[in-house]
Amino acid sequence: MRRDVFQAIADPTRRAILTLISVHAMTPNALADHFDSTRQAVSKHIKILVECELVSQEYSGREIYYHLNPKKMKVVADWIEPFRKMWESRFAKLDTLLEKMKKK
Amino acid sequence: MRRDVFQAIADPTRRAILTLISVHAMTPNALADHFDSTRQAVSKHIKILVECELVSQEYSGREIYYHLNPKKMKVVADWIEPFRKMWESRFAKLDTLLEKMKKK
DNA sequence: ATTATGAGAAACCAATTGGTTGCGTGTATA
DNA sequence: TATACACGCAACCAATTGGTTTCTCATAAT
Repeated sequence: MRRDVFQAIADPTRRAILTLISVHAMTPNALADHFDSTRQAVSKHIKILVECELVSQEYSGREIYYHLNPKKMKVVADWIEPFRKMWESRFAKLDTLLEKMKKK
Repeated sequence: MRRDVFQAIADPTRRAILTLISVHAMTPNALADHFDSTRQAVSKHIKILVECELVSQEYSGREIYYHLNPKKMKVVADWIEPFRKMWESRFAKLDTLLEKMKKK
């Protein structure tokens, strides 16, 4: 069972779930309305998101509201950070080059 | 064939490949030395990375050097951005709360 | 010219994934 | 109290994944 954040956000349905609950917490049934698949399929996705702590649950009677834990996304952001520095420095280099060309 | 960047970086071996070639371009054989699996397995990972444009190839005789295209990682960075705003604003709220507590 | 080497392609395999249906349980509602 | 509903869980299934071995084709070295 590889339940890390990278694997969790690899699936487009799970990314859509995260976006939906980022607006406000939702129940599995409410979420399932937004997809073509069954509630059970959606619940399986939610389970993965909960296991890697991208999502937390709040019980309310027989309903369960799933909340987003945006902080957990930092794991991905931190991994990307060095690469961001690369693409930004390459842009800076291009910028310097263009500057030099102007002067000539 | 779902070859998007999210799916590409979901695999730990592929993430390691990206980190390795971020230092300098490498051939499949050189890359395979860093893993327990065969060159063919590594080549399959590279293929996926090339298909989603995270990696580009440079031919040199019978060798192929694989280069990182860090810019492509922006797709992920852009998707995370709204979530970053959320976790940062939550931190700001906590900060305000702590400030209020101090004053009392 | 012959041999060795680097690499992609194909065939194959076990494990994982994303989906389904059916079931049990706890909580509302009539 | 009886019925309806919201869920999670388990069993099952087809497709995909990550890996292997074998083969072929270029390019380099002898």
